[in-house]
Amino acid sequence: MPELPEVETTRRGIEPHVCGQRIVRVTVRQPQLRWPVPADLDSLLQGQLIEQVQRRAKYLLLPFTHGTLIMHLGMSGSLRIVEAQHPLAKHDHVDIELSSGRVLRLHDPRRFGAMLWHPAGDAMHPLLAELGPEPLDDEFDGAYLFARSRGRSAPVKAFLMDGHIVVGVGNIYANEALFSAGIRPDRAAGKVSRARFDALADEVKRVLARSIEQGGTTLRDFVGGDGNPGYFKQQLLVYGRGGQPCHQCGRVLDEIRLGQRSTVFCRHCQR
DNA sequence: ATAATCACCTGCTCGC
DNA sequence: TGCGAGCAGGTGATTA
Repeated sequence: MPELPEVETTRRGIEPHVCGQRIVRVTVRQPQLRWPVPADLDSLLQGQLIEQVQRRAKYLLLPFTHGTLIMHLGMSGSLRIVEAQHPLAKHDHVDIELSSGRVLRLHDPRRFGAMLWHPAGDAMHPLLAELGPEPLDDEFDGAYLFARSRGRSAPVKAFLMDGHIVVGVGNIYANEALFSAGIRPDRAAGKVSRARFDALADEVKRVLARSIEQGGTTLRDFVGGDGNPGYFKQQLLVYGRGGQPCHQCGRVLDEIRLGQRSTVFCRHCQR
């Protein structure tokens, strides 16, 4: 479910409901997520005041004076604010009860998500330490992509989805940005020109910003923190459209697999 | 260092 | 209608 726009939509959705709240209790029903949820999470968080909800890449962070709660939604996770009496659903793994009486609830069928604790004072958490720049920051641009890609033979799509290069570009938006920039996803990253990387960086920013504005892409049952669906899916140009006509030239879109991820492109419009 | 593959897990769709 | 195969938004770990 969540790509960066969905995570940012979640952050914005829950922020007004959790900021200024104290944590009353944490209940972990299923600790087996991508990594085990710490057994002492309740004692670590009980009574703590939530002051802000941060996002780094696709991680959501709740910073406290004694440490940071790190959350990731994986492939199928969602984080919602519900009323205390809201019925429990299958795969509702963690509840963070707030002083308002409401609950921040983590739901994640596939359990690729994570909820981790990182004590203050230590070095940056290993999961966050090696990450590339945020795609919407100014330091992410064509010059940066060009410099980092020299000599690399991996497909430009894999390069773009590598979190060490830039964070937050998942399969949907990689497909979309490469189409809009006119670059074949299977071209070696090291053979893409500076001018084309300029276009690619611009398209990455544009497609992500536009999707965030519209509340993320609705796939299956994604809902943001406030429970409302996103509205971006209808605007996808290539993702999920293999075999259908290209919106630009009308030819049939190709669908291949690149790094075991579904990859859709137009061999006429993308070179 | 880089590239490619595997792994984690549930649910859904497809073809037989 | 049932059943196995394959695939799904992510990404760390492992292997060459």
